[in-house]
Amino acid sequence: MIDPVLLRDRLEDVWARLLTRGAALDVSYETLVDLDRRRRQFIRQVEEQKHQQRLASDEIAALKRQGLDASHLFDANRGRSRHIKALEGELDLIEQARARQLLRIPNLPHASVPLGRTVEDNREVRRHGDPPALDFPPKAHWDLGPALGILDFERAARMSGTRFSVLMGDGARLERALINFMLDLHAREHGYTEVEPPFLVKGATLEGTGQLPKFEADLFRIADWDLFLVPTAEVPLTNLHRDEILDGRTLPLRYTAYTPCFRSEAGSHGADVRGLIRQHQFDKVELVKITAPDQSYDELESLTRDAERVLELLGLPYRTVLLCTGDLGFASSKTYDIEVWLPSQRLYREISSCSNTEAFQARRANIRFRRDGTGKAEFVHTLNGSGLAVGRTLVAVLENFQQRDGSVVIPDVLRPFMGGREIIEPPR
RNA sequence: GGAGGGAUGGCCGAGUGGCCGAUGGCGGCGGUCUUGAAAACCGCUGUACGGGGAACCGUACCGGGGGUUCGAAUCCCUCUCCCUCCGCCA
Repeated sequence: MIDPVLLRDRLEDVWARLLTRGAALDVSYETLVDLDRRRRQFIRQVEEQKHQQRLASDEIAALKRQGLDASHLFDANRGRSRHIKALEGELDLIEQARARQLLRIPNLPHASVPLGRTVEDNREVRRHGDPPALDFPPKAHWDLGPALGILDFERAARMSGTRFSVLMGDGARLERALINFMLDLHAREHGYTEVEPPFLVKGATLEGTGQLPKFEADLFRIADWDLFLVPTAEVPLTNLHRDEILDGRTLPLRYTAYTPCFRSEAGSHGADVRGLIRQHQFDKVELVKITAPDQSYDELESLTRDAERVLELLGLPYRTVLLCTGDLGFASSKTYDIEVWLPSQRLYREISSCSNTEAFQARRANIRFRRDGTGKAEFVHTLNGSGLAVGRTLVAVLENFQQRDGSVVIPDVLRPFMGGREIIEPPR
């Protein structure tokens, strides 16, 4: 949520910056101005009436203490109570409308974010590693995997429908190896605390990170419960400190977690229908940081580097892209996407998205801190990034390390997690 | 799923209808004393919203919501969470 005070005092500036995102805002400028005006008007009325009511009550109490009759004052105050109740009813409607609007306004892009409308306007900031020089036509993972007997889409579809998959044998083990490799790297070398959070969370939790109320259609909801399957570990990790006031001396907090992620992929019909790229369920290792405002952009750089390091150690070629205003996610002020090379598609494909949401999520989830443990409580900044999307990493490993005979060389750093194995070969 | 107990300020803990935003203690801040520190003593010590240039004033907040009442931390209903016991269960 954007700072409501900023929204009121500098609405024109804020609005102009929001429009650089390109997407149509489902909130109108005039409505916001009107709601704010009426809200203040009603607050003034209610408070004035309550003040009068309190004066009358004090008078009654004073008379009673003297043993005098005060019943002649009852009627006036009873009428006042009814009036207050009516005013409060109206004020409540206004407050609700205002809250609905505020929750649907996206975050403000940071000044360093390039202006633009589409992916074409994103800015490549670095590139690492060269695409492998294969002397044969590379196969797509959806051919490689099933041929190796480690990936099965047909059986998954029979059980669960489209956009699900089964990993078997070395495939399942490779997925687990990737998860353990990433978690160990971030927890032991990059200073993140490993967390295993709930995979189901309440609606209010998703509101804290910005998935609700606007993007309910992207989520899986548990029937008859106010519970949703997590679309990313960003949600439980960021909400870990919901409604807390943290000691500033403990910041930044760094968390990493492996979770399965569940997304309905509503509105993506026809996109990436084959393979592991876009599934209803996928594994991800997530990175989340909670920082003081003045350090959050430095922490975004290092978080992005932490995610890139996974690809470097695996030996996978990638590039890092700074998203333009038009490509920015709802909650983000600034985002780097990391894209891994996929030989079969001859292009770089998103494998991580690292964002600074500044105080946008902190305000929604009410996460604050006190500098030096004292003074006034301020909102923290929250950051998140994939470190990495495991399914897509598996795809990149299969495709980049495939050989002419359809076997796949296991990257060095994964071998300890694969019982020393060096290669995955097709069954004879 | 059933029965019972609980939720009060940064923390602990009083308060069962009216000078209660809430006694007291701890912690924190300032001061006296001291070469310095501790102890002791004194004072201060929440947040949000509204009004105002400001000093300041007002309103709300005792887990959430609703109700009773002229008036609710206090009475009633309801929800959430925590604890104890029973049942079930990996």
